[in-house]
Amino acid sequence: MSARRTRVLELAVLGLLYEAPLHGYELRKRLTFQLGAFRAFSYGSLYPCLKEMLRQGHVSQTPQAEGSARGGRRSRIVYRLTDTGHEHLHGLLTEVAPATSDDECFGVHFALFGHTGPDVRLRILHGRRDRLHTRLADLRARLAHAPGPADDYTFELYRHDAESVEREIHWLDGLIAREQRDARSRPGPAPPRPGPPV
Amino acid sequence: MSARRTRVLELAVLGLLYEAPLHGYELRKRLTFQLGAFRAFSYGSLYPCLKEMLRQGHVSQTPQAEGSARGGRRSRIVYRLTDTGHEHLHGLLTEVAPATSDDECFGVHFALFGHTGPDVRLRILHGRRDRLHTRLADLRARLAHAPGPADDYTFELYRHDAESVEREIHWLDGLIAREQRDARSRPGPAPPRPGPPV
DNA sequence: GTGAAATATATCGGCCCGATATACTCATAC
DNA sequence: GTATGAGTATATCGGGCCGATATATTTCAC
Repeated sequence: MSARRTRVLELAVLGLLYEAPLHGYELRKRLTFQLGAFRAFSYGSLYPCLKEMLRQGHVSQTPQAEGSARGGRRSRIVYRLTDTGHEHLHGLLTEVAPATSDDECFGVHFALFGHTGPDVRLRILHGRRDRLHTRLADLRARLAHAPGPADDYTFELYRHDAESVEREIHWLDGLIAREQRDARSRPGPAPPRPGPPV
Repeated sequence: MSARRTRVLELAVLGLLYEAPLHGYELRKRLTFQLGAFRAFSYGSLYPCLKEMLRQGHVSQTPQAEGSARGGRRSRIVYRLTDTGHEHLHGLLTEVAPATSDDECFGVHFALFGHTGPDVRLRILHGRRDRLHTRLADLRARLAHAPGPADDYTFELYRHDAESVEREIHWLDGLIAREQRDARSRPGPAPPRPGPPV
């Protein structure tokens, strides 16, 4: 109770560290590159998040002379996923699915689909599609009893927004169909593939 | 310096109060309805914002027995735009245009286009289009040297995202063309139209 | 060698959200 | 007649995440 709310960043960091141990700077780069597109995930969020995860024992840090093959570029604190962190990641990926309420949150979950089973993927995709349907209905209701024909900018915004939502729903439909097809051909969760340390 | 950063909510509230004096609850409803679509604009933001705007003298409150035509449903604090608030709104609408960096911010600015002149509208539309072009180039770069063909979810996310951005750019192109056409036929800022009090 | 740019960690102020508390009014059901 | 629930209305609290900023070091171009 009262515990942390959404914590997209936590999930994102756990997901990235699951693939390989990383230091903060590289973490931020991958955050921007792999999960970016929407949010920036600034250092102002990242370092406090890492600190908190250290406190909770989900990651461990190695402030070492390791890999000091000359130079070494300052100290370089490398963060590594612990066993509890791994469990926590698994929990977040499976349990938190229905809470995936906002746009950015979906993007991060989606980008981490490689780490999840088909059942979780389908649940998240369905959840997203349901939310978009709700929003589309809402937008259409507004468009229905909106005032002027074309000179109203709010109206125009809604029109474009509704089209975007329609398109994303269509996109999701395709993904869901593909996922269900794949699930029939090979059941069981996809094997995760942790990469080499960096 | 160090002053407040973006303050979309402030702009939104000023814009709504410009049309008519409102109380908090009604303000929130219009915020959700007219500028919603994306963000919720919860009370947790609204009331502190109103308090701050009171402190700065941009709005005045009338905690009255006014309109107590029986019942009256609790006290009802009606907020009204002051002269300084009106000036502030005008300043935000014109000066802040290039700082319109994020999605929600653009949405609010766009929804308030009825209160601005064609020059401001064009600047905001161009700014938005430029930012989307940057983002599109970024997405395409990622798509170019991305790994697998279709089994990569990140890749799929980028593909869909790039399409959405392309579509929005096209949408903006149309709006800009229309705006320029209109600007040629009737120059000068559009006359604002404050409505009756509520 | 000097300056720009990339690498790297860290903090601070602050916007805004979501949850929550409170209280009053009205309709409908029981 | 009274419980129940929904709508109206104001307000606070904790906290996630952002953007700006500070600070060092290294590397490369010129």
